Amino acid sequence: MSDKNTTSILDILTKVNDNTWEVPGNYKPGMNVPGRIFVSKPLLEILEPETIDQVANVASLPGIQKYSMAMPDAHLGYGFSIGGVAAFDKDEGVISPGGVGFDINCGVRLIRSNLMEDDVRPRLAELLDSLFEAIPSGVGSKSRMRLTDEELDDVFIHGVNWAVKNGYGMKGDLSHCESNGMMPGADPSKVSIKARKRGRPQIGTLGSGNHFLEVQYVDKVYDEEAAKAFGLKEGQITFMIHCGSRGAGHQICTDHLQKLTQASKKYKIPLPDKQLACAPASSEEAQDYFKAMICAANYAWVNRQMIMHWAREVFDEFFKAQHGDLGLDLVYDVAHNVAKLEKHMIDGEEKEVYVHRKGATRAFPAGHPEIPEDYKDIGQPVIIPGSMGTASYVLKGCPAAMELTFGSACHGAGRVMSRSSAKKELRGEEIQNELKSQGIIVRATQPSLIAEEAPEVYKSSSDVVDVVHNLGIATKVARVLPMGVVKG
DNA sequence: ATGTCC
Repeated sequence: MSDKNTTSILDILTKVNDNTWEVPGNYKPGMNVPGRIFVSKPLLEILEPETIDQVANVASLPGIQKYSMAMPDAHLGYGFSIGGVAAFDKDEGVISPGGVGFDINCGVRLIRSNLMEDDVRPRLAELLDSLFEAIPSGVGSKSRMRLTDEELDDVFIHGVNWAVKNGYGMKGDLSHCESNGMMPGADPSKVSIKARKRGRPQIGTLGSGNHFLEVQYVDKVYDEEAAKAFGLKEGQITFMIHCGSRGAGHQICTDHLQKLTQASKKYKIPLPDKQLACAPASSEEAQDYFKAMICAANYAWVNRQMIMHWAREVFDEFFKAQHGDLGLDLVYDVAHNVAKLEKHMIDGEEKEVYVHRKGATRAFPAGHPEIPEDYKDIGQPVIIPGSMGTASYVLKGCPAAMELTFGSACHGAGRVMSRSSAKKELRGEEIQNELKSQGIIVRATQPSLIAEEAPEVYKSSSDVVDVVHNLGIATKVARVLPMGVVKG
């Protein structure tokens, strides 16, 4: 069966190099540009043909620049594939919620420490219990804090600035977030009452699915200079937070999808797939979505900030008396699901484009003005979480990203088995015990969730990372291994 | 991903 799959995919795609395959511009009628899928041969063999169709569909949207792209972790998504990257001209192009996804600014942050593996291992189980208690998780989980309506507006507009101003973090946290944890241009009046109602009680909650808080140790350093700049060394304890904008972002996406479905008809945009609903970038409908999307993006950064704040408190409670200042600095926070107006060189000219990254990470190289001062000679940290129980990677953005992918890299391992089949075929308790035998502790609200997120339902994060590393889009800095995971 | 169907 896999032979047949490979044969049919190879009939469609043209090899550009070992890690780049092209979807010809005549593969489907209406394509404005060809597609580019960045995969190695082993990843190509497990690529779904439907993902290629999605790349081709996106190529037919107005004003798309250069290529409709898919990262090595690409798989089927709503309209656009997960792992999709597409840039649309600011004036001639479109904005599409499908190119961002339902979990607006789902993303990941990495926190370093002065602790070493041996300091934490003896108290790991207790530590995880405390983290599980301190950070609300699971579907519909409610926060430890209640935002007023005014505070919710502040979160939407000011992002992490709101959190730091109110004592939930340190000033240095700001510059170590993509966009300083605050995209400008938010307009809370474009967010429905329903989305506000869902968002108010959920700030600082982990959610469910593949979202997690993980205690890790640095197992390998590939790039000494970059690791030093990021404050990382072998044997050191780190922790990672992966979550998004919860019910608020989901509702904002749902609300505006409905409006943009109407707008697609109004502006007579031919859609090969209804899920690609969009509107001309400069139209009121597209801009309303964009202003609401920014509210959700800023909300997601605050969500991760609150979780980090409470996790820092737990670490301090456990280790400060013995170890003093734990140096729990934010290494960086990246968005995986967002659209941004950026300047890129296209055919020798600088152009403003709306870059849609859906399950893709920004990966700007050294010297880019959006990189914090202390990383400016290194490049932007690119944080790639592995699946539960497997390695995560820290990379640095490199110049090839600007040439090849509008400054983008992959975002994670990428699913190979659906949630429903995982639940049918695997048992959560068994996975939990298997991980325990490897020294990895898992705390989750439900065993079925552990089955849905089992290591074997994901591609290998190292295969995926090797593609962007070998292309020179983002190169490996360090690998971290899990010790304990808190899940929804 | 998601008050996993208002």
